[in-house]
Amino acid sequence: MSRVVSGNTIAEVARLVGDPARANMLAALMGGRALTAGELASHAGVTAQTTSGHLAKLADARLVAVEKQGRHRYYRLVSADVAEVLRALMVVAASGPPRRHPVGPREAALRLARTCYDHMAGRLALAITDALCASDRIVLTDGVGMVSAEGRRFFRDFGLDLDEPSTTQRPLCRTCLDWSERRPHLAGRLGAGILRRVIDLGWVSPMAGSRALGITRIGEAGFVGSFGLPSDWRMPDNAAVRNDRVGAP
Amino acid sequence: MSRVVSGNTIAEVARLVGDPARANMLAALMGGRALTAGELASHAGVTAQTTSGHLAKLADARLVAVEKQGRHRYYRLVSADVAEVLRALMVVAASGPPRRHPVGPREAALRLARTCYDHMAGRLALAITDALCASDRIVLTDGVGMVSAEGRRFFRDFGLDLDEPSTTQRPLCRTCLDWSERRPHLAGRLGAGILRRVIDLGWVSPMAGSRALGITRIGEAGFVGSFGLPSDWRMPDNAAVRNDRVGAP
DNA sequence: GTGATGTTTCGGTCGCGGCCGAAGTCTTGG
DNA sequence: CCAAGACTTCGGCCGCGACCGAAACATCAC
Repeated sequence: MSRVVSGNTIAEVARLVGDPARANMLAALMGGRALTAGELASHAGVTAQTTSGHLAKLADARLVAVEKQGRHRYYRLVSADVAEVLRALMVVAASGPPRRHPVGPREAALRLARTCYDHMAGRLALAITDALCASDRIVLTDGVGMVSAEGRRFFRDFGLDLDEPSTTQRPLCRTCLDWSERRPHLAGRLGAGILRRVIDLGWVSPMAGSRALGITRIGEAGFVGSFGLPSDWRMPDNAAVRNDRVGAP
Repeated sequence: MSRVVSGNTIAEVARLVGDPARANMLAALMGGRALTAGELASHAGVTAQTTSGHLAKLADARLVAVEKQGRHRYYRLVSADVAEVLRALMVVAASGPPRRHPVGPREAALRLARTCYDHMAGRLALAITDALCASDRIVLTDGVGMVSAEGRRFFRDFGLDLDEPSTTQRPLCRTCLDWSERRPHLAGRLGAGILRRVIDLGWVSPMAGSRALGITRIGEAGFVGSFGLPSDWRMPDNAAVRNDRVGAP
């Protein structure tokens, strides 16, 4: 309840993320949707009282924002900057020695296509990313990316105008590490726009109670035809093996 | 001393950064140079024993790497990914309500030109970044960037071959928030290369015991002539005012 | 109104971990 | 070979904060 009158230090911010319960809540909020305190409590595995305390701290530090709606309180990440911190932490956390059984979504549906924050992840997202790169519609170098002029035309035809002034500071085109496939997929405003568009088009539909996406339009009149996906895009990508990380230095 | 056998969780990583002493050490290592345990102790303001414990934890979690050299032990950040976490945390930490007196380097020399990690910061760095953008040698959109073909020619003439295969995964061209001016300046491999080159050329010289850079070659045969800086590049940039952050949501 | 549900506040317990003093290991310099 | 310096290990103190039970508060359904 006490107001933070001046900015935080990086230690204060990190300390807040450093508690497992709070980290779980924040990770749950990376899904992009606002969640109620109760939902976050079950994600974190602690009681409602404890959750309430945690959320108050996070709100005090302006990591999450809260919106009252009836007897529910909906919490969401306050900005893309906060999501960026979590994403960077995930990269470092994932960069340790590989676990024996690759951690990540267990269900096949999740591995195939799911949402990640506000964009797509899973094999479909990787196939789209690869196809956009192969056709020079986007250029990814070292994890950052840009959209070519041809790409802008392509996306405009697809129903996304990338030239309209952005209302947010958020990067247009960047990559995000895919949990199940261990390779980067497309994120940023472009990644978010693509997800929004394919939902509007009815090519995918979010499954209730899960981040999985049901794919309803695959062939020539859908993903394969529009993006030029290869026929074997459903296969688990062995590039992940090539990109394997080395162990100890 | 206990070995971490599998990767960390994001909470574990954040928890390590969440201690003020460790955060100070890591922030000090953001300067890019490897520092001894003793130096880190003074940065953190704790005793050598305490520092030793902290560094052991950080090394265990593979956030820092250590190199023995005689009776000194030099510690450095283990990867650009770790630096990215710290940078993202700084952005969030800075995004609170603005402090009454803008936090940032107090000394005029630091505001004018200094090192930041391994590249340049301060008004000079911003002027260079702006000039490179104005001449289409680099293109920055939403915080990520790329070098144009003309830019590659320019940098080759300048003494930087950007086409040589990169030995690291590090992005070639990205931006980094400037603490004193509150605007992004050029970072990434390109930013680091420029700093290295202008030091080699003798245009700037690091000041002992400080991150400040002394500027020794300004005019036509130096920064202004080579990069095409405007004559008023020393003026505090009012773009920072325009980029002001909004307060509460 | 009463009861049910979602959330917060209060009070108290308890364990983790940061901290330092003292002592030990390793390296260098004389 | 000994002393000084850099760093680590050990042991113990102590405080912060995560946690939960109980109760209060808020909102909705009836």
